[in-house]
Amino acid sequence: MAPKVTVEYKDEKRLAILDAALHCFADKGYRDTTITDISNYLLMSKGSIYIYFTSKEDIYKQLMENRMEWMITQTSSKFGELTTASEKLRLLVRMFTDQTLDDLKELLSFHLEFMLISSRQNSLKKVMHKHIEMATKFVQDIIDEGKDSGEFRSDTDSYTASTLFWALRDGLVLHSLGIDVDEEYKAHMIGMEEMLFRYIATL
Amino acid sequence: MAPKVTVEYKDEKRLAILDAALHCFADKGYRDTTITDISNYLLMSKGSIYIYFTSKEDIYKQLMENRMEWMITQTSSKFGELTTASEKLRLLVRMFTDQTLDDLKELLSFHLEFMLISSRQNSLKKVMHKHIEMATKFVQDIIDEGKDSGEFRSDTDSYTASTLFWALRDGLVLHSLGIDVDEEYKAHMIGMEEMLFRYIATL
Amino acid sequence: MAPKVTVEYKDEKRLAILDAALHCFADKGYRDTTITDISNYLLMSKGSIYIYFTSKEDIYKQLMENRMEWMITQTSSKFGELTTASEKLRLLVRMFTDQTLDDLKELLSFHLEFMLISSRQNSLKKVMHKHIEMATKFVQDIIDEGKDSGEFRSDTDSYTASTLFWALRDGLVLHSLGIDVDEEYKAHMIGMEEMLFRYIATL
Amino acid sequence: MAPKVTVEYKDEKRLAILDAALHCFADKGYRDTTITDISNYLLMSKGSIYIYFTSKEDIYKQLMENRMEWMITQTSSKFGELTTASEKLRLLVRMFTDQTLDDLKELLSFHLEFMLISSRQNSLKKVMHKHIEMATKFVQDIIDEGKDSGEFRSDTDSYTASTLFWALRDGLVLHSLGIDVDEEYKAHMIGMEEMLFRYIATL
DNA sequence: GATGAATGAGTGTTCATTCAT
DNA sequence: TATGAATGAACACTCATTCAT
Repeated sequence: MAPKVTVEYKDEKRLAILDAALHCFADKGYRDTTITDISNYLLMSKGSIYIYFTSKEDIYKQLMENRMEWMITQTSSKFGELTTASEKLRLLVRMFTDQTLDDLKELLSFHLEFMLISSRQNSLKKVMHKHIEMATKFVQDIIDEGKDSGEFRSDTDSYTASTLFWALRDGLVLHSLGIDVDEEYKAHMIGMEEMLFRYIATL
Repeated sequence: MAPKVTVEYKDEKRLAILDAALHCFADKGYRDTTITDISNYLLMSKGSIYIYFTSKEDIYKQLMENRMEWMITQTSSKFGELTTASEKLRLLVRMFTDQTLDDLKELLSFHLEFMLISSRQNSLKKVMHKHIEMATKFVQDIIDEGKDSGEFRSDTDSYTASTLFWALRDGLVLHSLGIDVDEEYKAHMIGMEEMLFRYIATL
Repeated sequence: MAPKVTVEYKDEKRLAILDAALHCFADKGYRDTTITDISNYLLMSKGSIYIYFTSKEDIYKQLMENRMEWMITQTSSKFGELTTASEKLRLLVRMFTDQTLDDLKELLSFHLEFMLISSRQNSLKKVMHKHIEMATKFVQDIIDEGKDSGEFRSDTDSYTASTLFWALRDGLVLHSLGIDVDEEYKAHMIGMEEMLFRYIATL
Repeated sequence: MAPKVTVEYKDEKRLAILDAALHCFADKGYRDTTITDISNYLLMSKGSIYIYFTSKEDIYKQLMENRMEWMITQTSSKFGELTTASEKLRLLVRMFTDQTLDDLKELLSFHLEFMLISSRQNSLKKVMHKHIEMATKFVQDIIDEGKDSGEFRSDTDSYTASTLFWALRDGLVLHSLGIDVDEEYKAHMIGMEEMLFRYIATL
């Protein structure tokens, strides 16, 4: 009696908006990107966006949730298989090292700003908290695995080490935001890898 | 005839505005603090602020420059004297560890946001760049000093190490923004110190 | 080929929409009820409503016309029979008195708002005018009947008296809108009846 | 050190906005008058209005409160003096009768709509309630005075009678909204006066 | 210098209506 | 006939900046 448009279609659209929003937020920041910016980027009307999201903040929040999901699928597919804890950790670092600085900036300037904003906006805190928890847990598990296998020092506090890992990554990206040279960023990431392993590796 | 208003008076006022602005920017973020917020905090009129600064962005920029000056006087007075490179570095880390989380948040959430915003706003890039350069140089000099004295590994790239130092500090604070427990933050800072020294210390 | 959808079906649907609209308009007012409100109440799509009505205003207008028809059938069936003019008039008052305040509010807050809005909107003026004319005529006829029978003063201007009747009823309901106590409203309606009869009854 | 603009100036402006708002609300209704309408009418910027009022609803509410004050000064100055209860009541009715229909419409279509809207909007209920209470009390006192002096029936319930008075006035105006002939409205008001006195006057 | 009223461009959001399916 | 995604013109409200006093 009525086609209504498939669920797939709607979901695709939702994702397209999220994608456009990520682009805009990364480019101009949350407060400075307008709904009009997003709709222009999509060649879509402003009103349409509100069919899929209830507010600008809703887009922001769902974007973060989306990124979380993405991270889960991404990592679980790559890490689930085999490898030692050391290899896993090295792979993780290299996932960041191997991206171009531009790609990374888009992704992470959104990420970093979300951390900042969510610390002031109660409605976003929970999402951020969950994200951090998840990420921390992920690295913590690898470290614990390495402690068990003897690759990593047994006196390592895996929770602290995991936090240091992500802090280092985020801090490095934050400092790279003002940098345009890929090489410099790469050098820093290699430094990070070295620093990390001197911290936790046995011997 | 002597000027009614002394230069000292004007400078005092300028600093008072800067101080209020820091408080507000830290509290609500750059975009969300209004000139009215700042003037209310100061019990001063909106118009007055525009006597001392040409725009909101001008306040923001001068605030960062101000913080830079402050850092120079602060550190040079404490580090100039004696001590080995290791001691200097440890002192530096502890300057952050010993502050309460609240004080740190006020100071550094401004700092972190400035990094983010300045990466997108050309007019702010230069001042950010200068700030980072200065901070990097400061730690780099200590590390080089330690390399000369044999405290630190001779194969250390002092520039990278210095960058890692600040990245770690900034990343850690960024991650602490969502945390309310002082103890957890302290534990991480101690972890950072350990990590740092395992990275650069000889033996 | 016979039409898939019978005329009855269409009319039923039209009435269902009108009914839902009455409910919504009474609840939230004309401007504040959205087409979506009406379609949600009906569990029907927004688009469907536009098959039966050309616009929101069209619904509003037809609703008033509908209420007029309803009033005609309602009253002619109850009053046509017998009774004296006094009895008729008393019955009419009691038809309002005997309803619960809630029922009355639903019906009459629509009615009152329509009077207000139609006075400003030319396209609605005619239907309102017709409605008032009809209602006035109805009471006027009863009063004239009473004048002839000697129940009512012969110096009564039946047109004015009829207008006063409806004005009193509407004013009383308007004042009751802010009231939640049934009893108070009832007391007022009894007062109205008394006032009316002292005005027109002989002796 | 700074003139700031006098309190009188600000109050004058506030009243000018209120006056313009009354005009617009009466003309197009609450929902259909935009802040732009009001600012255009005043040849003033939209933003300025928000210096004096926090929201459109705030204007609406203050307008009603303002009208209440106005009514108090108006009536107390005219009624305080002497006259019997009957004379007072007749004067009151004539205050409405003697206005041109156009003036009355402006004033009362605002008033009537406020009653309607406030019955659905909790934030406005209190103001409306106070207004009605005050108006009721005012007439009630006159009627009680008349009862004491023997002008009015001792079996009159002054509260009900007062409510009937205002209901009649409001209902009559509501019905007059669709009328353009002054004479007809006047005739109705004379009818109202007659009706009222036959209801409460002794003999 | 100090004030704060005034401005107006710009923000997120809503909603009656249309139309492809 | 029925659907609901799409549209875009409005809307209430905000805020950096200006300027008369």
